[in-house]
Amino acid sequence: MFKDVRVRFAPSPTGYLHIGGARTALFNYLFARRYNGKFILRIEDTDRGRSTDEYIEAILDGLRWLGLSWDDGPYRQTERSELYNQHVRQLLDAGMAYYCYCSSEELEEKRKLALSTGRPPRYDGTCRNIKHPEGFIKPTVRFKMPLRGETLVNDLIKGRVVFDNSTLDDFIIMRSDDTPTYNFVVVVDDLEMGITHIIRGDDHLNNTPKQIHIYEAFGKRPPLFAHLPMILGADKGRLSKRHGATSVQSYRDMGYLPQALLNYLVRLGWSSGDQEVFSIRELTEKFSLDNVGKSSAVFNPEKLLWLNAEYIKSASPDELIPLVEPFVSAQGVDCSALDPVWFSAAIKTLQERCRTLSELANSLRYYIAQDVEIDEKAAKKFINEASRVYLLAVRDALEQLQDFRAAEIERMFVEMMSRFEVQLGKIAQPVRVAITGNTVSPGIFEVIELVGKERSVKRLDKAIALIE
RNA sequence: GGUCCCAUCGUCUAGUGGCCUAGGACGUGGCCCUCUCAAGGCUAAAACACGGGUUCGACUCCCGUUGGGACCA
Repeated sequence: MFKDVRVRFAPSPTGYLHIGGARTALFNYLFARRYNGKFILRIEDTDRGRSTDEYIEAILDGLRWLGLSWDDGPYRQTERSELYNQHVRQLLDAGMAYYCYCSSEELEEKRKLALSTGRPPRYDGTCRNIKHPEGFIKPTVRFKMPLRGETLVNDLIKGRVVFDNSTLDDFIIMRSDDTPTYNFVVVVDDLEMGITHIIRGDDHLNNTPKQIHIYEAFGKRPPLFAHLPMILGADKGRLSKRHGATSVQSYRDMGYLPQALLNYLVRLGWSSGDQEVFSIRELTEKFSLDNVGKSSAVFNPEKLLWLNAEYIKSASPDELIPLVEPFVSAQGVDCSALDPVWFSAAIKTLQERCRTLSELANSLRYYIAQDVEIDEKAAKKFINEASRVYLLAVRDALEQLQDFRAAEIERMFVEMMSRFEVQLGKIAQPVRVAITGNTVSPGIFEVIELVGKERSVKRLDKAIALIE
């Protein structure tokens, strides 16, 4: 359908890679993969005041973590200023742009006047109409917009959007300090890089007619546009820190899997029937701009959490090992010496009980640590005179047990149930508290097997000692 | 203020004039399973913003209202 597709993601490094940016990058990435095109990364760092190298690194880092690999770049606008200057000169020479000597004070005055008389604050074209404008101040360069007519944006998502040219004014393309402005620079870059489809947030839709005229001024056909709906916070306002974590790295740090985050993000705006879970591979086959919705979406952390749990559940324990290790280490527990087969078995018991890697690491503690600290409330309820007899019996039975495996441990418990004539819960809960320190854990038989005879007996002893 | 965009359960969405008694998912409630907690299974409540048209027939097309959002300052 589309040939020689070239798309780009062009973040400005004035902050970390956030949720909205990541989704824009994802849609560009998927579009490129789907049509065998190229995905280009460009850093829009012309705002020197707010751009930092640290943020650039953070954005690259975020994209790498998500697996959104780019085919070309990263390009940096600050390294391309000569290119922009050339293009400004070209428009000046062709008479499609002009120097403007209006001072910012004059402009401000006019703006206020317009506002007070109820007219839109547009540049009035003073310098456009003067043959050889002069002034004592360093001029800006303005682009000559058509005075009448309409500009049509044929958006791949929004459809036909019409702008009346009389509402557009001669905007500045080069400031008096010789720095080019956003609407000009994007066009030069997109042109220069041969971008065929511009997929970006719909906060740029209003900039599009201006940009289209710049393309035309250069005698070029504009690329195709696709404006993605915004992602909003729970109060339908712009997604911000008030709504909780917004940066990609913070989700990484909370123990989310990149696949889960991507899967969540792609469903914000895009859908394919009733399907909810998609692998990246599947997405690169199914993704299409045709199924992208027009309306903005509210970011819902609950659903992301559910998806993450789905991914943890369906992962193989072995792939989870390297992912969870940093979270375990962060708790001050060394896991470098662990037997991988054992580790994998331990993870397997927890997969369906954890929604994030950090939860997983947390639950892993009673497996890995030498000792456990018994929760006070749990101890009060389950480690007492009433349960003492069971704890002692289980302790001795475990010590005697030759074949220390879950199936054997279970048999021992079943025997004990009939010996004491009680339900399993009566015995299992106190043992669970003694061994894991809490009332919640995977099946007690497998937990005991994984903790092992020595540590199990020791923990039971410690719990029994607590009763006195 | 001007311009532009948007409008289906609380949230993400399916739906492209009859398949809709509006489907799925998250979340919420109930039940089942059960050694705890999960997972799983079943189940319930929950939406077409409003008003006009067009049409034999509108969630679906058109217009307006309202509400939200974005951009320009």
